[in-house]
Amino acid sequence: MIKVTLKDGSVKEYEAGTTVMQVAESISAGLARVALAAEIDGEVKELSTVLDKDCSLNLLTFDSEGGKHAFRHTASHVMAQAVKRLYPNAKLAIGPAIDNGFYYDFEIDKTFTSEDLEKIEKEMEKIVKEDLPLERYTLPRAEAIKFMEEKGEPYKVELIRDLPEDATISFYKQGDFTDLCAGPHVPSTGKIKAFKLTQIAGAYWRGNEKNKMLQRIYGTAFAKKNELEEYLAMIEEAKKRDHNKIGRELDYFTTVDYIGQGLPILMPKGAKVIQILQRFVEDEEERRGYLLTKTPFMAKRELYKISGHWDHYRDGMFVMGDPKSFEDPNAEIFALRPMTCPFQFQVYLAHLRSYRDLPMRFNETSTLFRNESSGEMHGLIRVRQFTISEGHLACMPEQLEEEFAGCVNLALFMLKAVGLDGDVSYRFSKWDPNDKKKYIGTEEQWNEVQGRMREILNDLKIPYTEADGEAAFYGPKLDIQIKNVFGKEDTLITVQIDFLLAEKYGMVYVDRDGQKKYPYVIHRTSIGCYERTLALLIEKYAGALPIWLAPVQVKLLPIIDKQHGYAKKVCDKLQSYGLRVETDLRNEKIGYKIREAQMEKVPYMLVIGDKEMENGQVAVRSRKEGDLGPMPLDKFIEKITEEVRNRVL
RNA sequence: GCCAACUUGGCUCAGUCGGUAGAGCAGCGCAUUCGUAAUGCGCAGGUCGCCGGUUCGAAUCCGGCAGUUGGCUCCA
Repeated sequence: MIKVTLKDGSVKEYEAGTTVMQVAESISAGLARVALAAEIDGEVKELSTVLDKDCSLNLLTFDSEGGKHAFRHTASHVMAQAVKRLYPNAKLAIGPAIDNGFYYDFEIDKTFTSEDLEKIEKEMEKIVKEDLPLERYTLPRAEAIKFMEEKGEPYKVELIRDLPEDATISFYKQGDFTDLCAGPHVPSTGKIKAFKLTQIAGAYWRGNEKNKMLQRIYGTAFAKKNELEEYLAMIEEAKKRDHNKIGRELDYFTTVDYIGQGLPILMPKGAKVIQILQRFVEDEEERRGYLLTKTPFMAKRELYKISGHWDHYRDGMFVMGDPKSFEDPNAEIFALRPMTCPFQFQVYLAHLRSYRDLPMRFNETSTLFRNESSGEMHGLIRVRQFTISEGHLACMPEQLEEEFAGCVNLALFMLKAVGLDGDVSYRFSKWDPNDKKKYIGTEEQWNEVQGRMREILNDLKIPYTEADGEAAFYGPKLDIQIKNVFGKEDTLITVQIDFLLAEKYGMVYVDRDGQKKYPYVIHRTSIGCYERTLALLIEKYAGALPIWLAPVQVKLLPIIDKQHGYAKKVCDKLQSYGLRVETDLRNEKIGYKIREAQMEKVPYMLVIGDKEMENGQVAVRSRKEGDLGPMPLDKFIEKITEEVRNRVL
């Protein structure tokens, strides 16, 4: 007999050799029906797993991450089986479960179309109906390779060859289809009742652009039909908030073909929001001891050579002049700046610094130029010219923690002010010890500074995840990540510790002992790039920006032209309080004016008719709450200025 | 850069088998002076993204380029 400890802590005894499924059945038929996989001593396994020793057991349904994962992973096998039935010469690559679904990569000489997806879905439905059991078995390495060679699956052969010598090589068979796979899977294809293939995309084999591009089919799957429908509806809703669509509709920005890709035009409304944010950021930074700088937008290549940027990132820079002269060491070559660091370092270098000067904090509203590849541009999120709330701090080792914490706190303050604090995640971006060429500095240096950064992050109690290979070439980063409406993640804010560039640029301070020493440099942004931040704010609020950021805060709507004089007085008074006001003097009905103001997402509409004119009132309509009725103008001013002051979201 | 889809008046979109472009909204004019999400009538507006090819004839078919979108790769 073996002892099985269940999730609720209860311990049950079973014969050795009992399967997980039998345990589930012994608990309840209902549980056995919805169980998809099981966590055995912390490892996710399938329900057919035989229990032969004491263990802890947690049965997983679709509501758990492990359950979802097994379910969607099985859905990807069902899709691959359908593709193989319809297109036998398709070669299988990989097909994992991902965040909201699954994909499978194929090599095939035809191009998949949306009609093909429908056909594949139909075939998948058949496979689900056939309710094929998934059977796991293992093969020794040589046999596994032979098996996949005979099947004509070169990608699978490559995957097996790359497995460690002692790896267990497992296969899953469902009817006429067998795939190399570590599992786990749900018991049979009949479980996958609600699924949808969502898109076709190209993807490089093993994520390397030097490899062949395969065709990837994305899909999603749910335990219930209505959950799938809800999910698809949610995706559609999210797309309606796409900043690229409403940002243009609401006149925040536009693009012009002959200006070029990744070079958006900020319209008056977009420019206004960015101006408000910039002033807010610069004022707050000044309060926190930052010194504002303004440095040139371009420099001779020598400046970038010192840092290593010229060698690391020349392809991504806009270098001016004849490319043939770039290799001529005597030519004078200028390049637009892709980052601010070496420019702002010159401010530090202008004087010999003492330990008494440190920490020094420099900020700059800095416009940068990066020659992003053509496929990378996206609305305002990824562009070729952007303006970042940039800053660099120089400090002594014993000041590092406090200064880093200060930067993080400033970033969190900004996020809270714009209401994005609940939408971000934190990533501790480290170097890739297996790809040292990409970085400068030694392994010892990296280990030391990453160790310090981890301590600081832990002290700050930031819930971060760690990522190898995401560091800057000169140091580790805390990246504050955010997802756009398509679920794609981007870095909004970053705080980086740099222990290498000070030395390259000869930045020193004279310490108490009279010795010249290199300071730590923190590269940081407080609210990120204004264009990107604006984009995410538009998506977060579906265009209805918080009142303190709204480009137009109040719209005055006189009912007939008799009230235009009073409207002008109201407008002047509101503007004298620093409020952003527009007046709609057109000869249109009030319902029409309200509809337009509402669609423009103006926070407050003030309807002005005879009654208001006579009583010194305004009839207030909120974009959120609708008609609030008339109130004295002074009372409205009190209300709105307080909301602006408190940055009500 | 790679894979794919898309590009028709300011915007959203129609446009069958290739026969020479149509609607709604916006704009302009006139009438209407109106109380919380669209007043009526009229007018104007397009070498169908650009370049080339096939054809008697191209928005429609083919090729190239540009831009937009999703994905991959990249992101100092």
